[in-house]
Amino acid sequence: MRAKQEVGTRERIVRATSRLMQRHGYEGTGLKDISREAQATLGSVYHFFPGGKVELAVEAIGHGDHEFAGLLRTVLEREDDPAAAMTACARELAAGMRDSDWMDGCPVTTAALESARRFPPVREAAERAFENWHGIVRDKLVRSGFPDDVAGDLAHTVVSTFEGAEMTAQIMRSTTPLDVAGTHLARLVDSYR
Amino acid sequence: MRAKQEVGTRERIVRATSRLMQRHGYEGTGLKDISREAQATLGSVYHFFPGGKVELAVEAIGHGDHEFAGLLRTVLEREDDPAAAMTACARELAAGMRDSDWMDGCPVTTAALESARRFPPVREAAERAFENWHGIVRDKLVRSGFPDDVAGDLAHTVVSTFEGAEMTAQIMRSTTPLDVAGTHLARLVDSYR
DNA sequence: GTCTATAGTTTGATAGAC
DNA sequence: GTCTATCAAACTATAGAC
Repeated sequence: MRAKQEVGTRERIVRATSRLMQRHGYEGTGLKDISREAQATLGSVYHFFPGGKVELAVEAIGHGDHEFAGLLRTVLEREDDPAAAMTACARELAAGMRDSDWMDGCPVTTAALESARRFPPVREAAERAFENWHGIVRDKLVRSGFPDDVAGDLAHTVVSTFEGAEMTAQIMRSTTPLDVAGTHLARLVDSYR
Repeated sequence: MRAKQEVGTRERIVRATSRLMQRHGYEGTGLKDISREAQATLGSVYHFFPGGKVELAVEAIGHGDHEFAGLLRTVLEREDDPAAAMTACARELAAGMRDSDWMDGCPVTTAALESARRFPPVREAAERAFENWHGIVRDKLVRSGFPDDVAGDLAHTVVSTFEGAEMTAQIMRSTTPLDVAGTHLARLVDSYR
């Protein structure tokens, strides 16, 4: 049985890229920073990612996508009531935000926003992430009995609002935007019952 | 009477910085890009902004703050009904987004997110912007008859949701997130009447 | 697969003539 | 106030030994 901490070089590089770009964005993250943080040499980085920084960013965004999707799924399935699930999600995001001392916001947007124009593959990776999260929320609402179109629209606003509230919380260094967003999303969902 | 297009060098530099950082972020915007876009020399840039890039970013975020606040105020005062004002805002943001071919999102967040940690003055400038926008929305709701605490909370979610929806729209290259957000915010506001 | 060395460019910032 | 020239450092990317 293998210790689960033991991860390969490639995986360490992806994780380091994801975390660094989450905090400093695409342009603010250097390949040397990545290789140092991942405890790998620059040669190894280019060995695994011959496409260079863009390829790395795409992979890192995919990693952030998966990470956030996991959190979303866990919390949504823990709460049976969809409105309660909204406040639970907000509470979870607020905790992560505060615990990292407002360092770790959305693992996708910080890097994606600034490079969406210049590097189309990066934007496309971010788009896949948003679609993934939207689908997870929509499915939860459909399983809770909402009609497909209502669930789809609500899921859009849920994702947008959590994204915006997390960003606002990060800038303001306060969980208030997330707390309030959770309450309001629960109320909005309830209003369609 | 002076032609209104005629702006001084300092103002041209601020505007160029704001636009470029809106699109490419803080690290993605070079001082040479700025001086070229502003049709000013590098010497002039440092003449007006001896504090260098950080001072420029703070000024540019203040400019974006003022710009977005103006749009917000205009649209909110045009619509008497607060719920209708929400959908009108969303429509306005969606139009700006589509017309720029998804280049120009929020003039503050793209630059602020990636540099909030490294350069505290940049984060503080972004915080002032968010507080300013929050106050504008809250005042509109208070004038519409909502109690102070309800209006304050709603204003938080309105700002968060518009921010998140604009970001999502930019990544997805679709106005749907903004359209849906407008509808839902109107419904949420109405639910407190 | 890992490592070092380095090429070639660009970056933020400064100096000093005009 | 404007301009050119330039510095030192950092960047992405590559080459080639092991």
